[in-house]
Amino acid sequence: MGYNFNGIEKKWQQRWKENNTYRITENSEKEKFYVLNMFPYPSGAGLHVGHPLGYIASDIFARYKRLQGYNVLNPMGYDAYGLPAEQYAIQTGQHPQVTTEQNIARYREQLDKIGFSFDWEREIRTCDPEYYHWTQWAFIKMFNHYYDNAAKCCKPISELIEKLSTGGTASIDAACTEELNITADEWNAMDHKAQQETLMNWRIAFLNETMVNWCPKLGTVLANDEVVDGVSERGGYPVVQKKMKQWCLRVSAYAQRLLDGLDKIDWTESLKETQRNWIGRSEGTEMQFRIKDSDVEFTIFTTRADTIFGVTFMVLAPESELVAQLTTEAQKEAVEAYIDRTKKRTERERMIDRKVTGVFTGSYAINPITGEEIPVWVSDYVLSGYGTGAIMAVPAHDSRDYAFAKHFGIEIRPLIEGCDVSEESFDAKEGIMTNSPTAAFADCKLNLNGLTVKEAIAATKAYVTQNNLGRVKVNYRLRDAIFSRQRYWGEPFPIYYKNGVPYPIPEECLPLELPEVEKFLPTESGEPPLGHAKLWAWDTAANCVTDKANINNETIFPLELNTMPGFAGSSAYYLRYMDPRNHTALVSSKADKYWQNVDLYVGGTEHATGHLIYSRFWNMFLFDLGASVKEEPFQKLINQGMIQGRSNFVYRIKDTNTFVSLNLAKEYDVTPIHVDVNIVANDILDIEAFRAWRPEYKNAEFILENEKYICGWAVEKMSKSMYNVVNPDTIVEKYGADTLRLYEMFLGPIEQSKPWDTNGIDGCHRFLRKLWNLFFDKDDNLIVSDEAPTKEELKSLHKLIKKATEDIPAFSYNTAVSAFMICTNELGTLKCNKRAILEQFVIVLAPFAPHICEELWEILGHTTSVCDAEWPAFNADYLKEDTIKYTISFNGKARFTMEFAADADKADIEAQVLANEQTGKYLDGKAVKKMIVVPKKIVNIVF
RNA sequence: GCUCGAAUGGUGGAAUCGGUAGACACGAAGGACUUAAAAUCCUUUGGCAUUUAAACGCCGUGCGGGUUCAAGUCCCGCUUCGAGUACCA
Repeated sequence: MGYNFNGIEKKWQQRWKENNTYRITENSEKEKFYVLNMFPYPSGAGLHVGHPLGYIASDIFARYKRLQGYNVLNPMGYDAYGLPAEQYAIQTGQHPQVTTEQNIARYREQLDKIGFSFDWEREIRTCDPEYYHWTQWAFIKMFNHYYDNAAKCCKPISELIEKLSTGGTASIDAACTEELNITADEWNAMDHKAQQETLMNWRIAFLNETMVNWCPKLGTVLANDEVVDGVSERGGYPVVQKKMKQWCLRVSAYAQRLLDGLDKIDWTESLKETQRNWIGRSEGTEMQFRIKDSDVEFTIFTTRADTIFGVTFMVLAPESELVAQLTTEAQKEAVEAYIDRTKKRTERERMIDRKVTGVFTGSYAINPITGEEIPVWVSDYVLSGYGTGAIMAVPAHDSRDYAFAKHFGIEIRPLIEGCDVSEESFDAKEGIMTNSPTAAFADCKLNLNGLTVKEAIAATKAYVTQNNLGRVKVNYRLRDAIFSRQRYWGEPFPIYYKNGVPYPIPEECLPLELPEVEKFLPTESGEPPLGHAKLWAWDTAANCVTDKANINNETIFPLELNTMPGFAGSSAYYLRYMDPRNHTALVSSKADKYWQNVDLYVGGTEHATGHLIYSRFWNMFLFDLGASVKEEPFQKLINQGMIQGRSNFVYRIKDTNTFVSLNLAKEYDVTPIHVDVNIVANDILDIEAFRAWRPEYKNAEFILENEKYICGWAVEKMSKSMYNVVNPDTIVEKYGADTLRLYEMFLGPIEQSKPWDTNGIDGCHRFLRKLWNLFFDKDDNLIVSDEAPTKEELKSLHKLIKKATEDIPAFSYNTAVSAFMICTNELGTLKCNKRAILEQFVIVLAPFAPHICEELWEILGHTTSVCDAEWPAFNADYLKEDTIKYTISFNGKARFTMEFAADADKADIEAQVLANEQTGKYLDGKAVKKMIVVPKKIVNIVF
């Protein structure tokens, strides 16, 4: 009979469910530990073997921590709102709710077979009104707050209104869309609607007319991180720029805190670097330039204030409002033609085709320091969204300006000693400044000659500030998040519109449930799918949803038709797991205080600039509100690598139905054909299965090598079309969940991407069988004895305990699995069947292979779960040696070995080495210059 | 272009503070057991050369230098691959 994994795994999965083994409460004397996986989007394809990688890794850690005595929260849920379900609904008319629930059921079934220690009573789904209640709640809070720059936290909008009505904008220092200048009198003179519109300038959730990434094919806008290479991340459809009124979140207000927070968390350096680049802090100077013969002034941003004397032209972004103001009558036609042309180009076209283009506005700006007249141009290489949408161009020291100047024949004026700008610009921020004007601009008091670039930047900044020509400014690349999606399957905004002014519905009326619609497509008039909803108006008298037909009534108003994007629901879910059934708060302060934040977060790097930025922002906001006790949600982050597919090929001889084995294929003219990896084992094709796979292969002939058909292979993305998808269920059926768990960990370092390759799985399975055989003889008789273990057995066990105790916290799971194999082999050789040894072995292995360990634990006579056992303490005494073997080297080359007593001191060892006959032989009369005795068992003699 | 990261047998991968490579597993070859197969167990397995045999020897961690008694590991200069980002002024 032996190791019957199928029976064992079913039995224990059932038992865990019945006994609520993984149910966790916060009412514990124990110290907490919070483990979290990025929750999955339940797609229709189900799980493949790559998905559980991170779940297994975190499950091992959770179980390990539990054995160490911690109260471990290890929850799971579903990120259930999303585009694929909606696309599917459009095509088939099936309600996304229905397909999503089917997919979730399938996921759950698959997950259950792998033996995770999830507390399923805490399961959450983002599409559940109970859950999105709190997504909407947070949105209303963001609507009702602004960000106070001086206090570095958010404050209620009512405080801002108070300030505006008493001191105007002069009295506030707050994150805003644009700098406004309003006096208290002006503010107080505004009507209600105008005031509300003005407040959008500061709200953290605000409506704004912005250029957005519009994807016509998907019929929705996309956030910057959802656009890759100018096409949509999902589907790969073209994206164009379009101006639309959208809800936005003022993520940029938190840019500095998002940057600073990175120093306090334990993430990989590369991921932090990715976020730093995404936030893109740059310190520079803003300077005012006046237009010649005009009152118009405009501001530019530069990080190279030192190059002010090298400015030979200015450039405006085509979208800039200044363009119309500055274009002279003579240039009007040319400028308009140019702007028309750039508008038509998509983001993608702009990226592929980087020809230098531009047009002169006809106006001249005055250099504020030298008084020089500088032509102002328009070009699409300047972006409207960054800085001020206008630049001072210094062709000598900026490659883009250089290309522009060369193309249009504009002067290139070098400012750094010895730099050669005849072929390309000198962009480096190093060198000594020269060419500061002296005689030519008599008024100019600034002389940078002889300074380094760094000093020159500082000197210019100081000069500009002192003379009121501009100010020091920090810019961030990080943009505000566009928060509206023209979709059905997402969280509705808790917003209604009265006379065009948005108002949140009262918090006590949440959740505002997603209404039913007849069709999931946009309406004929181009409204989002919610435009189809009949019951989609807000009755402010009754505080409830009502029929749209009643809108003529004075108290009934239309509700927002957009829904929230995918990242809305995933931004604070970790808090909800702490207290998932709370009806009165996102999380009770008691639960929040107990669980604090996530100690270990496991997920893919692909979320570096999306989810991981948004959730940090969202959580910081909740922290400011006092709704979360920690500023950073995820203390430690591990990025599991992707598991790629390993495709197999057969080689068909052209125009025949004959297939030739890999190593003979080069002798023929062959076509490689993908073959289903599930009918290939160790690259050997199951010929009968192949003939049965497809009708056209029924009569296939084969040219074999060594009577086998060897398939070729390649690493590709795991996908249906490559026939390389491996299901965890298949593996579980064939080898068991414990083998799957061990093998996924054994494949390699957790953070590394690697192809799924079943070739090695037998080794892991064999290991479990060997372990089983330590307990039973051939006839299934239990052979465990109560004898005292020998010194050697204890040594083997404690080597394992030491390794596991070190490797698990370091996430070096692959070497930990090796250690189990080594120990099993050693115990097998020693024919060890001692209870004292096996019992501890089982505890240490339990995080990796929980089913077999529960079974063996029970066989050893325990009535409680192995989950509640105590992690064995490592005892170094067992590893102590009586003697230590040293390698004796001469000039670094190892020659022979010698044994010494473990407590021998350095002088002892030296004396004995010198006295040894072999030493004499190798020294051959030469004098010993130096002898190094390394505690790591090496003696090196230098002669 | 810029910023990170990586490169070790036939394969996946080990190697802590620099300590004398290749753990563990797969695959392969040979053997034991068996009527046979499966399963299990044992031996060999980086390369080269040598020997009756054993031991020993030489070369080996992408390439070229350097530091050190000692380098896969540290430093300098390259090559290749991967990831992120990109008119960010």
